[in-house]
Amino acid sequence: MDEIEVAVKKFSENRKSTLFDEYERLSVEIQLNQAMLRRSLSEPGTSMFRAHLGVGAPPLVQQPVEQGKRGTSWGNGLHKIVKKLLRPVFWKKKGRKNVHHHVEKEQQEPSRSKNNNDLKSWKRFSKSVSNSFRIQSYSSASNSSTLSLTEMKGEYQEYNSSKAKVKQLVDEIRATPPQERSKILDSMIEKQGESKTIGYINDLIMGLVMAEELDLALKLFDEMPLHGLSPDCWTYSILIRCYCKKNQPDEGKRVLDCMIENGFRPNVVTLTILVNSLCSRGRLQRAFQVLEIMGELGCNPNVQTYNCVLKGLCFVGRVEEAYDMLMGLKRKGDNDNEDSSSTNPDIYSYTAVMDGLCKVGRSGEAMELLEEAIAMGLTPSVVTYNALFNGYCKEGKPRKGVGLLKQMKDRGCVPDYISYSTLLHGLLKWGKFMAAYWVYKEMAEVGFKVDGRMMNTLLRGLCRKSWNEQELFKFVDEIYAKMKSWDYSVFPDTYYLVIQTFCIRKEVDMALITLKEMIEAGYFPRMVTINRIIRGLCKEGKISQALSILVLVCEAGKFPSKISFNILIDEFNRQGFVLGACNVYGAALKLGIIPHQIPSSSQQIKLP
DNA sequence: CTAGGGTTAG
Repeated sequence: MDEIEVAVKKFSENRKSTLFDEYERLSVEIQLNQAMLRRSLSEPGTSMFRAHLGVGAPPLVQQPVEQGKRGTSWGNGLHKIVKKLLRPVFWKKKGRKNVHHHVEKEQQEPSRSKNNNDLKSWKRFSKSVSNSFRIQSYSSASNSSTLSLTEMKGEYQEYNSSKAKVKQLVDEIRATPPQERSKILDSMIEKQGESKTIGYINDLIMGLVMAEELDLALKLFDEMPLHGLSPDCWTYSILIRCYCKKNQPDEGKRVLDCMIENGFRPNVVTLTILVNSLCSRGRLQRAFQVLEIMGELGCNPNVQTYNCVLKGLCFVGRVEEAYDMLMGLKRKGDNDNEDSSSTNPDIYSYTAVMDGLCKVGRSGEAMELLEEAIAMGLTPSVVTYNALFNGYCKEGKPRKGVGLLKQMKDRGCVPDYISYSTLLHGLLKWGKFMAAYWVYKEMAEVGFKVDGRMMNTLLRGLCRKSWNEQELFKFVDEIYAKMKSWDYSVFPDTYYLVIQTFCIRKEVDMALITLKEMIEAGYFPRMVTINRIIRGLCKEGKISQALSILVLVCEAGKFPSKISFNILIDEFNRQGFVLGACNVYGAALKLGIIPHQIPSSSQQIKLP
């Protein structure tokens, strides 16, 4: 009697507790249950479960996440298997298909993604850094040269002022809101009055192009006759650049024709911009036309031009031709050393072809090219290695990638974020979790943050692996702790595997803590997870805690599975608490579930 | 009288 009074008191004291004290409350409740169970042996007919299995219990979790969102577990599993089986075929097809896709409907291919913008702004930034460096080195070089002071000053100012003017214009344009830019522009031209020169307008158009105000730049060009100015060579060059930026290389080609008609001779640089724009959209035919024009003009393409073509050939899948072209360039360099120094293949050329080979699954040949480049005295860059990593990882040889990583470090090339994440992604994709762990480790040491999705995958992989190799438990703990400290979101199926791993390790307490964390994160565990924990608790004989989990499920408004009841009844039977087993059975029936397991008294009944 | 060009992952 005493016992029950104490338990009831504790129970009512804890009734109003908050969500996260639920466990404490439940355990008190269980104490009450046990007391009542003992009593019910002498007073038959007391149903101890009425209290919390009855109707009207408050939901435990405020807004449980719907579990069935991703379909049934069976459907999900099947989907995964099919996906896995198709994967090696899939990427190849996808790659090729894309290529043709680009060739045929090239008109509609706007900006790629937000990421691209980041890249662009980064490029802009790094370019401005290198430009300012160039100016610096220029001035210091002039200082030590034999130029007279006035000459030097003049040259320096001239060089600097044109650039600075354009840069200032760009800043000004950027500072004004987009709608007012047109007005500002008009007033700027107005202010110039009669003294406007072609140079000024050119700077203006250039500034607009650099500030991505391409339509305004075109408008200004159209208005040039109104100001009594006619375009010069530089104006046309900027215009071509503008159309290339607008992703309308065909228009650019038209400007080129017009330019030549008017007797202007474009530069290699301008032509290369055009070739690049054509190639990167897969318009190889046009690009070759431009090359022909270059030949006619006697304006020889240089490495940069050829590199653009190489890239273009690879892009549309004509890797073989790209390879031949590279070999041709190399041979040309070997034969006549006089005038070919500007067309000798450099590391960019090799990288372009290697990337092409890797994308069609010929990373072996790409590797040979790497050796060749090194033998030629070229220094492979990070990008070169990254292309190879990508190839290896797509072909399912991520281990070779690990070897390459070591090689590149030995050769003094520092891997960047892309190197590591490509490799890590590949290792995870092909199930090499230990290798992936070591790559992760290295990344963390260097100071790179691993993407949250990959961390989830890594953790899941390590969990599964640790079931057979217990020495991996510490890695699981490490990764899980890291994810929590980084505030990464742990996915529901990852939680499930961590919980299951704790159960297998016979650390049910940790499993319970993880379950609590999972609920706090806003996920309600699937029944499999629930059953896993109930089974784990039962194995340790902690049947009251196991019961509390079942209660938790009911109070959350979830429908417990038959298996949960089976496990509990089985355990009650095993411990000899037939009445407990009967009560659980009864509770199940009340919910409309008929457990497979039946209360049995095969063992001797324990009396308290 | 000069400006101005090229490479990488999911």
